[in-house]
Amino acid sequence: MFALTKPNTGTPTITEVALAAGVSRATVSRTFSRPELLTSETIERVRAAAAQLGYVPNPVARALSTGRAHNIALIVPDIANPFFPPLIRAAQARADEASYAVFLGDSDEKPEREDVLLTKIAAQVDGFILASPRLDEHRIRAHAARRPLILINRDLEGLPRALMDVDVGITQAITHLAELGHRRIAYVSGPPASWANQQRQKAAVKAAKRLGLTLMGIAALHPTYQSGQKAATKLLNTDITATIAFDDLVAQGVMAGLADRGLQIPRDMSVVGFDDVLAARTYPPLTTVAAHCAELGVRAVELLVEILENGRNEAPRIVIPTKLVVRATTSKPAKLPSARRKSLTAAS
Amino acid sequence: MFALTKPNTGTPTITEVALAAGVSRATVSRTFSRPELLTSETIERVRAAAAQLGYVPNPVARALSTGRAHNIALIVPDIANPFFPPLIRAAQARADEASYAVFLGDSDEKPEREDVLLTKIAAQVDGFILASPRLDEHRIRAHAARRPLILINRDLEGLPRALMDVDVGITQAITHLAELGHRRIAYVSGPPASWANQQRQKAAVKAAKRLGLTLMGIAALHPTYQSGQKAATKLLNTDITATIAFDDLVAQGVMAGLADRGLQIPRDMSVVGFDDVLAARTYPPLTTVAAHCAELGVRAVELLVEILENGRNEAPRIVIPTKLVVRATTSKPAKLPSARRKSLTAAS
DNA sequence: TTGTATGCGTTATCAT
DNA sequence: ATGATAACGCATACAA
Repeated sequence: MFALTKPNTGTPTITEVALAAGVSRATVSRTFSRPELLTSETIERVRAAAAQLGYVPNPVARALSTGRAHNIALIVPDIANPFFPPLIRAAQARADEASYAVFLGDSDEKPEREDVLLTKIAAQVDGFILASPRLDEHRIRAHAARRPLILINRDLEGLPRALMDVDVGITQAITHLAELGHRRIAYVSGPPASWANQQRQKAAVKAAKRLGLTLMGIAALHPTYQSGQKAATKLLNTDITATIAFDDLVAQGVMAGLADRGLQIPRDMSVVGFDDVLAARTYPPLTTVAAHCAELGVRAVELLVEILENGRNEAPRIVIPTKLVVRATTSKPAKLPSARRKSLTAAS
Repeated sequence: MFALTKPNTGTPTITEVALAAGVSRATVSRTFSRPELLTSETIERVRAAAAQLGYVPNPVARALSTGRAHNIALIVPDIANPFFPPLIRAAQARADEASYAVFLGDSDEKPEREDVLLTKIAAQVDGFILASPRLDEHRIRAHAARRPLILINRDLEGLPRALMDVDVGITQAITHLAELGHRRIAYVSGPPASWANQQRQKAAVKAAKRLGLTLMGIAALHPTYQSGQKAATKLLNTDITATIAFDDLVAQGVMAGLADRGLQIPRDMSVVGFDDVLAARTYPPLTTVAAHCAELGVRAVELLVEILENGRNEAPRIVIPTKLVVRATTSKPAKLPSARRKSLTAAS
């Protein structure tokens, strides 16, 4: 008996199955990759032997041989931002259905780290899904040149992408507010460099203009609860009666900031969020523009898989509509907003 | 000139670098894996050639050769449960520092899917981190027998694990309530089969007993907002004055359910959450037991990396203490809780 | 339909 | 300190 060159890890290989089934290694390989080339008889025999030994094709060896790892990478700026978990979850589930495992990368809102992550993971995946609001366009294109890459919420010509159609929802929201009688509205913005923010702001401006409303912009640099709280203070000494926030998180912060000053929502200020990721769980439940982020993730995966399996070479641009969901944070404006608010802030 | 057997993918390989640098492939390999064996001179020359060509060692080939993929898997029951995003985020960041890429698996709260995921990813990772409250113990052990596996919030003898020490925090919470004057408390439980829930319930019972308080159990089968809302109705016709919920999400649901019936928090009912994942963002801000879930993730990764790199063979049991964070949902109980509450529910 | 032989890109063993 | 060469486990072109 001769010593093995490398200590066997315990995982059975194709060779042992071949031996057990009395066929060649190629036949075992075909049983799992191209069974249509084989007799159902031999397939069965090999399958049996494999099951017996607990054999499973080694994806690493397979990847080296074929150049396809059957993995995909999903890169997001911040897992903890409530917008992403539903997206990640849905994307992961869809990838799983298509037999792809997913690498998760959190770029930590630092675009340069995305770069590192991407190149490091690149060799192990067949393609990327990138939700990066701010990474340099030419860097993205450089990555896309190496592997198929799907963009989420970023509209770069020539690259396949899944986008939210912000327009519909924002227009509905502003129309809703206008119908309630609001004339002066604030948009509490997110990160200025973010595509999503630009879209939302643009849509809000357009809709407000068309309806003859005044729209005031308030900056909340980071899309966080704290930013929303801070932004709330800027709303205080104005005659604004309704606020649209960059996202639900910011809206939640605005609500808290307002409540801290003794304002009641929606009596003293109507608030509209965006995304519908935590809107149903705020109190009062937040009126918001639903973004269907789960579907965004699913479609991105489908796009990628389609490209990988059928080698499509176009750059589809999938647009998923948004939709206003009216809950309990919007109502008619109070009669004398400015007077009331001044007394309140004086008291605080 | 001869045709290449396979169309070159464009990624330079070790051979081309060797050629360019005028050394053997082995030397190139050593430059990136064991540079201490080489002259700084040759290292430099190889590095230059590699940079020139844009060469990066192929992790797949490396994995096949060494049997180590430098990947880890992180399996959670539900990415969208707010407990996990901070944990995932922190774990990913820590793994990244140690040069490990992470596969993310969402078992969708269905233990049998965890199994599929695990075996499918197994060959591509050096180890697992498993946050699975309900997967069969012997299945877990079977997986652990193949690869290093770290458990999160699950206390299985002989396996390395990172746990929350629920006791401290729960005891603090109940003591806090007792000091405020509460005598009758409810524990709104999570999934009965979940280790975390069992720990929390047990700790609550123990602490209540010691302080001579009455503790009533109310079941919220799923750890969701909706379950909390439903559970709130069961609190209505009781003389309970304070509630501890399985987690923040359930607590948030309880708060909403109570508020819907016109109860004010904390005046009419004190509420305590668990995890501190969204407690700071509720309104009013939720008193909760902070679980430091980010640290849980970090420590799990460190445990795994330690085992992978230094081949430790023990099964450390890391315990991370919890701590009460008092915010605004707890106060002294009202004088006549039962009477007031009856009139309110009658009105609703 | 099945077997043989070779390559995928790297590391590891054994020389030199 | 460096080079030649055999694995690693699988897929595939070519033969039969």
